[in-house]
Amino acid sequence: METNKRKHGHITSVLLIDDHEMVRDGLKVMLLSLKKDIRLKVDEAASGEEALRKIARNDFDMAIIDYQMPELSGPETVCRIVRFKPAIKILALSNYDELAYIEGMMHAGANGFVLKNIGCGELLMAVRTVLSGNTYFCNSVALKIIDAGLDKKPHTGIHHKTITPRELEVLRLIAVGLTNDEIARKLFLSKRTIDTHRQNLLNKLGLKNTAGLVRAAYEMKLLD
Amino acid sequence: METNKRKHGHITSVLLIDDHEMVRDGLKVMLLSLKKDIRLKVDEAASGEEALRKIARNDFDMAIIDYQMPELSGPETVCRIVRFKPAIKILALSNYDELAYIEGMMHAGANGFVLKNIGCGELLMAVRTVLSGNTYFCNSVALKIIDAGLDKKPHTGIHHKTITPRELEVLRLIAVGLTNDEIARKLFLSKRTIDTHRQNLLNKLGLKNTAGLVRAAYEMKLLD
DNA sequence: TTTTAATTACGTGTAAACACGTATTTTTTG
DNA sequence: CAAAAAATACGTGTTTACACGTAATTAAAA
Repeated sequence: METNKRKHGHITSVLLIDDHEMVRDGLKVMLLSLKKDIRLKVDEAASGEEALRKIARNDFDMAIIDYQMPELSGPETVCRIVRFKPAIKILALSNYDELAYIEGMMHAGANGFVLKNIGCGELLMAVRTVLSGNTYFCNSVALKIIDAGLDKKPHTGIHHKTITPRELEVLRLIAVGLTNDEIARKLFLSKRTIDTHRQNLLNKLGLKNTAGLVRAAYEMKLLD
Repeated sequence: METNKRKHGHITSVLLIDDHEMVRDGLKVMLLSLKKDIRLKVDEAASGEEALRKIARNDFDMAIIDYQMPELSGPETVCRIVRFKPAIKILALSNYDELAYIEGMMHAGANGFVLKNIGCGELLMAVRTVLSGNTYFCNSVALKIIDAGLDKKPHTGIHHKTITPRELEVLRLIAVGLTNDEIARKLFLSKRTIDTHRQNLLNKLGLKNTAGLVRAAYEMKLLD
C-alpha cells in the first residue's frame, strides 16, 4: 500500500516536530497557506518524546521532523515512529544538507528530506509528494545523494556508529569551547573520561581534530 | 527622546528581516498572537537590501533583524538603518549567543538581542521593552554580557579590530580542520607565520581556542 | 612621502589535544 | 538472566595549540 488514499472530506493530519516554536509556527503558516487540494489539520510537538506520546494517542497521516532536537534526535524519533506506526509518512527537515543527516534520516525511515530554507511552494510540493507515497528531496539534497552514489548502494551505511547521549553532551561542550578539563569539572567526571569520549567521537565520526568536532556539532545543530 | 509615545489607535509597524521565510512566518505568528496592548502591522524583508528599500519608502517603528544573512550581514544592515532612520528601534535576532555577535549588533546600534529559541512570551516582552525605548537581552545573552564586563566599559569595542584577508583565509583553513603546519605548507609559508595569524585571530575575535575559531568561521559563512 | 596596516617570522614555555592501549562498572536490552 | 552497549577511568607518549614577546619587510593610505 504505497499510495495514500485520500477520499473527499478526509482531513490529513500532520504533526510538526521541532524544538523551536518559531520554526513550528513558520511551518504551520506555510502549510495552511495553500490548503486547496489538501485539508490539513496541524498539531505540534516540541520534542521527540512529546511527538511519540501524541502519536500514541492520535492518528496522524504524516510527521515533519527536524533533524536535530535535544533529548531524542531526529533519526531516533523517526526510527521509533516508523516502528510504532509504519503508515505515517515522514518528511525530514534540516538546516544543513550534510550527507550524514540525509543518510541518517532516510535510513531511519523518512520519506523525504528538505532544508529549512525552502519556500512555501516547495514545502507543499514535498508534503504532497510524500503523502502520495513517494519520496521527495529538495534540490541540494538530491544533488548530494547523487554525488555520493547513495542511490546505487542501498544500505552501505556511511558511518552509523551511534553516538551516545553522553558523547553528544560532551561534543556540545567541546564545540562551545570548553577544554576537557573544564568539561570534566562541569560534569563531575575525571578528565580522562572526557579524553575517552573525545577520542571515541573522533573515531566514530571519522574526524581528526577539534575543528572537525565543532563542525559536526554545528551540523547536528547542537549549538543554538 | 527615549520613550516611544504610543497613543491610542497608533499602529506600530514592524519590519521582519530574515532570509528564511520560515523564520519570518514564525515571528509573525508570535507577534500577532498577543496584540492586546500593541496594535501591530507586520511587514517582511528577505534581505538587508530589501529591508533598506522598504524602510526608505515606509515608516517603521521597529525592525527585527537576524544576525546572519547572505549579502548584507545583520550588523551592516543595522548600521545602515540607524544612520538612515535613527528613530527605528531594532531588535537583533540570532541563533547563537556568541559575544562577538552580541557586540556586533549592539555596537551597530541595536536596542536588544534575543536568541531564536525564545518563546512567544519572551519575544513580546522584548518587543515591548525595545519599543518603549529600553534595551532587552534574553537571559543567556545578558549573562554573556555581564560575564564579559561589557556593561562596564561602554564602547571599548571587543573585537572591532578588522580581520585581514589573509587571516580570513587562515581562519577558513583552520575551520576545515588543517593544522598550522598543513596550512603553512598549503600557503608556502612558515609554520610560525600561521601560528601568529592564529594567535591574532584569537585575540581579535576575543576567543580562546580552535573551537571558537571554527564557530566564528561558520558564522562568517566561510564554510559550506 | 611619511605613517599605518598587513604580512611575514622567530624564541620560549606551558597547556591541551591526539593516539593507542586496557579495564571496571553500570545500564539497557534481548 | 545473560549479553551488549554505555559510561567510567587510567597509562604513556607525541603532537599541536596557546600565550607572550619581538621584529623585519611589504603594501596601502593619509
